[in-house]
Amino acid sequence: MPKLQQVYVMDNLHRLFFKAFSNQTRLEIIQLLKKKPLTVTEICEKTGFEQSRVSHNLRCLEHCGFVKITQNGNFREYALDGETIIPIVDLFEKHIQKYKERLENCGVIKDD
Amino acid sequence: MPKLQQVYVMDNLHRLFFKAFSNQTRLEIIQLLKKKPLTVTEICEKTGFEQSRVSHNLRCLEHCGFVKITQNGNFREYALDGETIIPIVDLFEKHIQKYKERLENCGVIKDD
DNA sequence: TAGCAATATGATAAAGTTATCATATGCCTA
DNA sequence: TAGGCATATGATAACTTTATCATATTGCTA
Repeated sequence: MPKLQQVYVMDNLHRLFFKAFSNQTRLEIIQLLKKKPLTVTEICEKTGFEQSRVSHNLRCLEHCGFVKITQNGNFREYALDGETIIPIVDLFEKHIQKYKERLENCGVIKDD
Repeated sequence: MPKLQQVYVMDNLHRLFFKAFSNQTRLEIIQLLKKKPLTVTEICEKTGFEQSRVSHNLRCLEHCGFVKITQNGNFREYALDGETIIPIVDLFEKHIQKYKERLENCGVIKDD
């Protein structure tokens, strides 16, 4: 029995949205940008990540509407789109604090 | 320059938490359980997914604190832990509505 | 306008995740 | 307690995601 198209599309978008969050590189970038907007180079310095790694993942975050870019001469400043992202991240803290131990032993999702 | 352990652990837990959401099987299960608690068999029937696929993913959801189990004779009833999960899912709708098109063309995350 | 700094992009190997199949366990009821 | 239904678990092949390397592009500034 096929699902309604609308339902399927919504599920798929949810999934994409969460995937954007479910990677350490992107999460660290989000945490940094929560404090203030930064350029690619600044993000590289603060995280120690390779430049292309940062660029690739910023591109992903931009596609997903998580960050906005301001061109500033030779630099590009990336800022969090605070409207929904910050409230969401904050909501998690509560849950994560509560389920720390279990999350660390899921088995399906790898904890490295 | 090594990161503080505490910071790292938090990021990692965030990541695990979001991964739990970022899969279609689990999302469909969550959407179903949002309406009412169900047994494994009922979830299989409603989704058309294989039994072991459902079981594996329920196990993941339980580890992550998303669902609670009530043994009921031969059956096990799975219920959403509504305290944080439902508010989070609801928060997304807003963001997803706004960024539909972009999410569909991310490039880093695959849209299948 | 040449050269450099900042950022982006493409291809790919390695790592991680998923569904599936086969099988195991647990709990009823006859 | 035997048999069957409901659910769980383990191993694995197929698929997806990731970081990395090499290279391209863009915009300053001398």
